[in-house]
Parts: sequence; C-alpha cells; structure tokens
Amino acid sequence: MNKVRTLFMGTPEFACSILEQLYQEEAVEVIGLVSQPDRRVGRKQVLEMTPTKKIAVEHNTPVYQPEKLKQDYQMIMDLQPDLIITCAYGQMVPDAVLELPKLGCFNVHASLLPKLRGGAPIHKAIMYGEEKTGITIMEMVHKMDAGDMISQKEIVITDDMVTGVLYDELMKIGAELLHETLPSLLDGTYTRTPQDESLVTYAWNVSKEEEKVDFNKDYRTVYNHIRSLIPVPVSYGICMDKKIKFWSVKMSDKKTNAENGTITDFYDVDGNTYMGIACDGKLLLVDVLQVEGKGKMLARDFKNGQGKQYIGQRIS
RNA sequence: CGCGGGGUAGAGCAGUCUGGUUAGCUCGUCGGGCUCAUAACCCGGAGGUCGUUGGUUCAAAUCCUUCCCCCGCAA
Repeated sequence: MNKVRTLFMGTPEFACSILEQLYQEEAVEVIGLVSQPDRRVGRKQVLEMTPTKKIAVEHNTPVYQPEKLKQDYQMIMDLQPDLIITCAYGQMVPDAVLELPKLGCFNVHASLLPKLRGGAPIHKAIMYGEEKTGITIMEMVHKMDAGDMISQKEIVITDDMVTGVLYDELMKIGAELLHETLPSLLDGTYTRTPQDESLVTYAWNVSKEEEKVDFNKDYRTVYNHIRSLIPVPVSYGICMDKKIKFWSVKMSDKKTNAENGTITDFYDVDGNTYMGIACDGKLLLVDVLQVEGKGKMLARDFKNGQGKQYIGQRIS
C-alpha cells in the first residue's frame, strides 16, 4: 500500500508535535514542509530556523518558506500532495491550494471551535478565563478557522496553569487527536460538524497593549491576564519609571485597602517570599519578577536588594 | 556602530557624579548562644582579582581607554 503523500504546513514550536506525529504515522509520507520564512531573532539578530524546519531538516524533508504564500505557491501545486495538514502556519492558504489535495486540507487548531478562532487560542483561553479548552481538527476553508469540525479533544484549565503549561499539554493531545483522527481522514469516513456561528469567538494575537497589566480590573481578570502571558510575551507594569515584568504570580486571600497597583510589602507564605500588589481589595502575590535592565529574579532576591524602595510605590 | 540599563563575596543591591584608611547593606552559609521549640532573636566567622585591557595619579570600585558578557526597548 502506497503511503499518502502529505504536505505539512506549520511554523512554531506548537506545530512540531503534529509534524513529529506525522513522521510516525505508517500510512503517511511527509513530502514537504511549508513554514514561515526564517527570522532574525533576539538582540543580536541571529537568523534562526523555524522550529518545524529544524525537524524537517533532520528528516531530510524539503522545506518551503514563501514570504507570501498567496503569491508564491506554485511549488505546492507541483508537489501534488494527496493530503495537507496544517497547524499554526501563520499565513492564509490560497483557495487553489485548499482545492488541490484529493484527500483534503485539514487544520489542527488549539481551541474548542467555534470558540477562539485565530492566532492565539491558547493565550486567550486563559486570559478570557475559559474553564476548558482543547484541540479541534477541522476542514480548511477560505475563512479562517471556519471549516467543518471533524474531531475534538478537551482539556480542563486549572487555576495554577500558565500558558506555557497549557501549551505543552495541548501539543500532546494535539498529536494524540491527530493520530486518532487520521485513519478517517485517509479513507474519507470522517464526519463533519458545522460550527455554530452564533457561538464563534476570536482569539487574536496578543497585542503590545495587552501586555500591560491594569490592576484596576477585578482580581480574577488580572490574575488570568498575567498568567496567560507566561512565559511569552510576559505581562508588565510601570513603577518608579521602570518596567516590571511578572514572571510568576499567585492568588491569595490576603485583604488590603491599598490603592490598586500598590506594592504593599513582601510576604512569606509557605517558605517562599512574595511581593504583594493590591488589586481589587486583595493582594496578588508575585513570586518571580524582572525589572527593566535586570534579569528575572525571585521576589525574595528582589526584596534583599532594591525591592525595599518599591514598597508603597504604585504600579501603573 | 539602532536606543537605554547593568557587570562589586553563593544571591539581590549600595558605594562611582564630588578618587583617599579595615569596600558597606539585606539574605544565604558555617560556628556559638537563647528557647519547650523555631523559618524568630542575639553574638561571632568564612567568603571579593570591585567583568577585562591599558592609562592618569602619591592613591582608582570611583576618572579616561580596549574588549567581553547580561538585560530592557526597538526591529
């Protein structure tokens, strides 16, 4: 039996587990990877391969990285794939490509569609306080993340989860769901469930503006907001004219009548030291933080150094 | 040369502008004490080529210079 000629389209870390899964599938041959172009990253602007590309290179799979897929997709047409799987590719796929493979084009999306369509479903699931999220595999259509759903897998979002943890969990079950769903995609026996348009919500990429924390919002919202941006891009507040990033926070029952955003003091809880920030009448406890120009550090270390000067100051 | 902050005991910082005896603070660590007990308190100790190079000076953590490294921003 011939293997199904499969093209994978995906770019970031998240797509790696899906790509790895495809390599493990007996029935599938990965004939190519399409990812975003390599970008220069960091202060030194080092050109680095995209995460999926690194994996494809190891498997000697051809990699295509068009700057604008809409204008530059002939190589995909030439490849004549039987199946296209996408996951967090980062560009809209032209209709001509969607219609090309005889088995179809399917997307692995990190949310329970029709909720959270868009580029940042994992961050937004936590930021918006969803109690559960998951993975949806669906048909690709012209409109973003709007195709009929084929399979889903749920995961509960617990209070202590940050985006990074949820991200890893979803990577895992994404690969599992793909494995479970793949046979039906290959023989065409899958069932399609249209998305209920009345329940659609969107999860746009996190904007610069969204990285800043507003301690005037309610406690839970602030907590969700901060943990949703860990470990990337990390939220921040401004205090003493410096940017302070919040790398790890925790909720508490400690009450305060200090103004929202006030750094009230440092507290020892269960052997750890936390910096308390007033929010909505309660204290939000910061475990790990980073002041502009400095590395990230434990609240305990911050307290031992310049942290004392910050007590009583307000974060805006 | 994109802009800016920084490199001082194991950790986080002060001191640098206005050079000057044993480089200070908060912790940690080690020893001792107090206590029924302690993450508390008291006493004491160890631990620093002040990132690197060269220079100025009677004297450099501090002023000038070379390079390296870390971080924030912008991309």
